[in-house]
Amino acid sequence: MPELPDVEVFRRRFGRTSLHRKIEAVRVRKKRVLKGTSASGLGRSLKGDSFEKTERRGKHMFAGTKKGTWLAIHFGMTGTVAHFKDGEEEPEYSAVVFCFRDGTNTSYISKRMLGRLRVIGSPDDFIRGRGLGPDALDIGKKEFIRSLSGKSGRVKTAIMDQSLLAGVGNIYADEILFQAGVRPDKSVKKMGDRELGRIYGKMKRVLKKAIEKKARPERFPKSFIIPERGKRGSCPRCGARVKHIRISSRASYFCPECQSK
DNA sequence: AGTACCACCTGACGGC
DNA sequence: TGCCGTCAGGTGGTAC
Repeated sequence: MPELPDVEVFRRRFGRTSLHRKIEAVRVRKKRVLKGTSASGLGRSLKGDSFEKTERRGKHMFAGTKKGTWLAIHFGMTGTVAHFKDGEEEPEYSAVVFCFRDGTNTSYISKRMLGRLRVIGSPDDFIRGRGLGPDALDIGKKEFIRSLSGKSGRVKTAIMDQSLLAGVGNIYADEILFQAGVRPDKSVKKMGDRELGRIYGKMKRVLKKAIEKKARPERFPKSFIIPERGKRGSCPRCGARVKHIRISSRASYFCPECQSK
């Protein structure tokens, strides 16, 4: 699930449910998701403290505490955030549970355990250290064009490159290119500023709309192709059978009629 | 240097 | 029904 819109939804959920509450305990259910810290270390870092703010860069979420500790949370392919009260059942696949003094709890859920949670110095240091590009919702048009133009390789791979811009993943890349009318396997070298600029505009629109719809495909506009991925979907614009190819061993769906440019 | 691909995990689903 | 193979929206490391 978690690309930029999903992570933004998680961040807002975390913000609504998990700030300004004293952390009473941290229960680590899956040690594997911890990176650079241990269960007891994480507990020592957070117990008695409280989360006060959240940030996001691309698909990474950050939570900062009153004492100045920061957590970096990455969701892998199957992560999410859930909130529950004492006495309610802990969500399935909870990897780390933050238990608050007010009787509520927040779970970092990771089914496939491809996500990671770590203690970091600051979001800026972390972002720099990993070479993350600007957030896809913050990047300016000129910067977008500059960083993409001249790249060798295919356009879908390029807009998913987190060092160029952070936040676009496999399915939203497909949606953006569908809205722009560009084949995902088109070579970036064959594209001019004008075409890149169109992709930029569609990217913003798609990501904002997805956030507005809480990243839930069943609520997406009829004009979106995302709900058609998977078996035998048809193009929402022209009705043609959606085509399935692999790009860098990732599933890609597009309309062979509308995306022929 | 820049791209492309596999490994990492577990669960869900389609086909036989 | 049940088993098995395949695939899944993530990234890091490695091999060209």
